[in-house]
Amino acid sequence: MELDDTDLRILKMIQGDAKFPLEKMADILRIPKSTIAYRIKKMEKSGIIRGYFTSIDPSSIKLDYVIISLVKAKYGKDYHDILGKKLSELPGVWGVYFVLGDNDFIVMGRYKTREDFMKNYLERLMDMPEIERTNTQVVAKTIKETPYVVIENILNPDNK
Amino acid sequence: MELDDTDLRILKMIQGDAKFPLEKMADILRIPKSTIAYRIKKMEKSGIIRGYFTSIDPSSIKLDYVIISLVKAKYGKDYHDILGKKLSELPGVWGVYFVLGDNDFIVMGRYKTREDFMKNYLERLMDMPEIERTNTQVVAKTIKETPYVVIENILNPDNK
DNA sequence: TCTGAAATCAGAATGGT
DNA sequence: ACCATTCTGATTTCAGA
Repeated sequence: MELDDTDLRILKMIQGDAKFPLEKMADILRIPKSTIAYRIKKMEKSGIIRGYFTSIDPSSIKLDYVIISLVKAKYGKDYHDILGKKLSELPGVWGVYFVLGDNDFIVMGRYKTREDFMKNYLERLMDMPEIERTNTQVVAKTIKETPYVVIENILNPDNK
Repeated sequence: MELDDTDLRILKMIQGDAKFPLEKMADILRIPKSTIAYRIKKMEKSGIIRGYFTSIDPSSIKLDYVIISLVKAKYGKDYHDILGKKLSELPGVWGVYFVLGDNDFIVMGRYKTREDFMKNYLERLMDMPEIERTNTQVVAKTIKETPYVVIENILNPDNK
C-alpha cells in the first residue's frame, strides 16, 4: 500500500500519542474525521500500523540493570538460526539484531539486579554451544530510547 | 509510588494494547471499571506510565537501512556529556546508551538508504571531534524488537 | 482510596456520493 | 475512496462510602 502525505501526517500525530483524538486530527488536516478513521483502519489492516502500546518506565518496576550484548556465533547457517531464536527467547531480552560486521548478534535486555541478570541471562548464555564468544556491556545511562518514533520529518524531500 | 499486584496486572494488559477497554479489565480483575480508571490515572500522573504509542512498521516507510554503532569517546567528562547529546540529536537515531566496557556509547538508528545513512549519520559522526573511534554495524535482520514489553511474568517471586 | 451511576465524548458503523 | 450522519460503547466525572 502506498502512503500519501495525509497518511504520513496522521502517522506522525499518532506515533507519539496513540490516543490522539480523530476530531483534533480532522481539525488540523481539515478533512472529516470519518476519513481519518477510514485511513487509520486501512493502515491497521495492511500492517503499516502494528499496534498501540503503553510505555512503562522500566525503573518504576525496578528494572535497573540494563545490558547490551555482542554475540559471535560459531560458523554455519544452522548455528545462526538456532542462536537467534534462543537469544530472543531469553527472559528480559527485548531486542535481538543480526548484524554484519565483527559480531553476529546484538542483544538488548533489562533485569532487576545483577543476580537476576546472572541467573536469567548470563548463565543461560554460557550454556549455548552455538556461541563462539560474547561481550556484554552494562548500560550506565539510557540517554535516548524512542523506538516508536519513526517519522521525523514529514516534509522530507525523499518522500516525494 | 508503590505498585501492587493489581497495578502490575493492569500494566501487563495495556502494555501490548493501549486501547484495551476498561470494561474487559474490570471483568478479568473483578473490580469496577472506575477503579481501573482511577489507578491508571494515578500511574500516568506518577510517571510510571510514560505514554501511549503507535508502532509503525519501519519498512513500510522505507526505513530499511538499520544500523547499530559502537562509539568510543576521547577521555574526559565533558566529551562524554557533549557527545551523548550530539549523538542523540542526529536524525534517524532512536536510541543512545552510555555503557561501561570497551565502548562508551551504543547508538541505534534507521535510514532509508545507504546514501541517507552516509549523509545524515556517518558523515556527521566523522565531524565530531569528541570521538576517539567508531564501529558501525548494519542490521541484516531484526529478530526481535519489543521495547515496550517490560512486564513479562507478573507472578515473578521477586515482586513479593 | 475506592465505587456506582450518570453524563459526556470518542470511535465504529452505515449508507450515500 | 471519501464523507455526513447515526449509533454504540468507552471514558470521565462526581457524589458517597
